[in-house]
Amino acid sequence: MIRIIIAEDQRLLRGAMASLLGLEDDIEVVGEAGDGEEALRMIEKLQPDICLMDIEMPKLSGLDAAEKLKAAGSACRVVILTTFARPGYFERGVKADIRGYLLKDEPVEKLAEAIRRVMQGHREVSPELVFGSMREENPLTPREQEILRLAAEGSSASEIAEKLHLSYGTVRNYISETLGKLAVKSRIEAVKLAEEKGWI
Amino acid sequence: MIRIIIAEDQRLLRGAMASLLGLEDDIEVVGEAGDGEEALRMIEKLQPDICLMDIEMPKLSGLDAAEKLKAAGSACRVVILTTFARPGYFERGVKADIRGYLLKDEPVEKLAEAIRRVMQGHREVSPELVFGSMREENPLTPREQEILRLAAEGSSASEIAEKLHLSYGTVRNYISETLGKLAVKSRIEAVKLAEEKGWI
DNA sequence: ATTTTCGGATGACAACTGTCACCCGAACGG
DNA sequence: CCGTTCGGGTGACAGTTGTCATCCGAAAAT
Repeated sequence: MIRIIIAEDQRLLRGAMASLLGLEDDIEVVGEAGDGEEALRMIEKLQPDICLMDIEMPKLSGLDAAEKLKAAGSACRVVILTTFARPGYFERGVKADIRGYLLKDEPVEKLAEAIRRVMQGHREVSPELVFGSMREENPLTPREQEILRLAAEGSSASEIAEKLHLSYGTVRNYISETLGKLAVKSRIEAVKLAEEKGWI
Repeated sequence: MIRIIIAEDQRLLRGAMASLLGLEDDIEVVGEAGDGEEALRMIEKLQPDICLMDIEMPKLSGLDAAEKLKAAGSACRVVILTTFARPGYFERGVKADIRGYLLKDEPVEKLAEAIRRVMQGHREVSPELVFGSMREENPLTPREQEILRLAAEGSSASEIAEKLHLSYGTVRNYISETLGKLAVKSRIEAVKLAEEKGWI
């Protein structure tokens, strides 16, 4: 019997998956979590074989949770299940030793199958990830990302400078660099693009 | 037997709902669509009693589809099923005569029940919509929305002016007005806020 | 028939943004 | 020890934003 936990904030999807997987006779859904923290608590208590984990969840993202599990040396295998095929996410997941990265665009039938294969020691990845935009690496340095992130929240150059203890001019240089790298003409476009690609 | 169609772009959720609803013995899932256009074609051909419709879908949004159905005088009852409790969406849905507006945050059990109640002539709305942010009306005029939408895509004032056949100065006046109404200090913040609230 | 209202336009000003060329010092690699 | 790279900083310039006061003409309202 494969014991799994489902961490997903959309109750509808979570419930639906739990019901369906529960119908499989080699799989048992032992717990459902609505956010990352709850998932961690549950994994520790119930020691499931696999945790099906969404990324964008309240309190603690699925990737954060996976990283904490790795750090704690948990035996629970994490399978990320998300809408977003963002290369940044995938890469981070790989570093956190996840065993699978599935997209919510996959047909349901594949889900149980993927879980079984992960139990056998395989790694499961949605094909879109393997080919696809995948190899679009993040061209931004950490600093540039940090600055663009603040700009995305609506901070002006001088506000960013203050928050980061940099000079006004330096911040503007970074933004200028960033615009060049992303080949766009304004912060707004840069923010859109970077958010879409998962670069910030 | 209640005949329904599910229009939802996330294959996983679509499949899961179809399987679960199919288990109910008074409900029959007669079709599944992955975008708005497909949903319309299917509804016309299969004449289902109810269409469970996501909003954000490729090609044609669920709201657009609902409006077209209303215009065509279709007998198919539309139930919106979405992540977003945006007042603007809800309002638009009501105008398109939808019979229900459910959030994906609802537990699965409610789904079949809501469908039955809609068949009996009731209207089903997630409680969050009734109270909640609901009463935050869109403070922006159509023109202001149009302009903010373009700004959101990264257009500069002069580009917007060109596209809308307005003068440069007028566009800036509109944006200034908008910033005032939304009580923010820059386009970026305005865009974030307006998108979040569903005002553009 | 005269106000209001409203969409649109101007012009001017201050502040902010984006670009560029160039400077500085610390940290390597040779 | 020297050169290069790299994070950070300056200053200057042109262009874009955001703000205001003000203006015009066409609908509505009274």
